[in-house]
Amino acid sequence: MDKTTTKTDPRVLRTRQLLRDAFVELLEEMDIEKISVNKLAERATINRVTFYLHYKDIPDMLEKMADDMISDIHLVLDRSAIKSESPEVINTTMLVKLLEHIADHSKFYKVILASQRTTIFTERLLRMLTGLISEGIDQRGSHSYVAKANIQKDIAIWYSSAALIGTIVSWLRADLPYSPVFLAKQFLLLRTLSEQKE
Amino acid sequence: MDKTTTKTDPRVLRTRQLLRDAFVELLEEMDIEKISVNKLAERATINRVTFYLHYKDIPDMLEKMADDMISDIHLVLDRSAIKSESPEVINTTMLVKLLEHIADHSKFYKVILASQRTTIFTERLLRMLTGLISEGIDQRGSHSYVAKANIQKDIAIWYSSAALIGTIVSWLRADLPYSPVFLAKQFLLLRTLSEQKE
DNA sequence: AGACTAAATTTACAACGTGTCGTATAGTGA
DNA sequence: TCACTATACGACACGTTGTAAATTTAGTCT
Repeated sequence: MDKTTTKTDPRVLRTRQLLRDAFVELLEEMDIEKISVNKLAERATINRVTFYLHYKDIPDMLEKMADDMISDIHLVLDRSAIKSESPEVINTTMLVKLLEHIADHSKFYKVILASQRTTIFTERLLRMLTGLISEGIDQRGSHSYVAKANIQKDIAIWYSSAALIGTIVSWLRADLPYSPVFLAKQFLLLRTLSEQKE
Repeated sequence: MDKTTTKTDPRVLRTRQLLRDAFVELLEEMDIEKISVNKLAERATINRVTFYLHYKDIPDMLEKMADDMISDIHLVLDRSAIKSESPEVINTTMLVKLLEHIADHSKFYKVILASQRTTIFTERLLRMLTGLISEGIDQRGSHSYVAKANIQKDIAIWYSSAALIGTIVSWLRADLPYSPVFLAKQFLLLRTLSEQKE
């Protein structure tokens, strides 16, 4: 009768869902540090004390939400990763699946990934660098040269992953002006260029 | 007599410096959302009320600190950008100056740029992607191919700037394992590869 | 169905953080 | 020296936090 499936009380699922939805709503309306357990509970139409039955505090709730996010993404990705195709096909498939998943839940991801503080500092630097890089590209035009790469592996990894996630955040902030498939293709163009290793 | 220079009361400079130092200290010890005006004032050895004479609240203080950070960086960069050399030389010079500046104030930058919440989500995603990319590089080995690039300019900008700042954050978190000059060279190798434009 | 169990509510409390008062003190600049 | 102003101090009303009961409500199991 009882499989390994639903052991969890529907009430806790309901409460957590209400809390998460309320959190996303509030994060759309105000900065994160203005969100109190009070407001959260009120918006979620649950009692404030109930919050503490589920989470230690708001940072703890974020932690759990992040865990769930990663779990969800793994669910989306892992299935397709099993069949052994060529690395390029796998990468493309996974990337497309990731971007489509994000696009499908763009309200959540936009508000969660793009929310402020202390992203301010990173944010500011990013804005400045965006300007400089933009100028650089304008000046250089299409005269870029392809160098013989001699690049540290860890640096390449830092570089690629930061580029990937940062681009996704910009894509979300711009309200998804490109399709997941198109963006994935662009990524692979950019990424294969940078993936030389020592 | 009075030039355009120091018009500001040394007391306010002192107070603000105390506050900023205290903030960096506290951010080393605890998460940002645990930093209260109380603790800040106590650590800065100023009266709590004095804080409100300078800043509206803690987010406002962060805002101002970010402004100052950008100003400082502009001071470091702009001088060298004036003389009209080739784009490559300018880029290299500026990048090295930027990285050296960050390395010189690495305690500040590390604590400010690398501090948590709600970076958690971005953080988690980044960690996951780092793993995936790392695997990808391992599998592919040195068989990367250089594609004829046909890449949207805005995507390339998103990509490059996110990569740049993300790499700097990783570099800081790893406690500066490479010299600024070396890292700058690696950047330029990676960056010129990605700067194809449509 | 009814008994058992777990979650959510309600009320209350003490501790702390916030933002803003006057007013007193002490450092600054001419 | 003197006017000016930043800082210190004590105090206030108010919201938030985290916890502890006792109680009600809803789900589970047979």
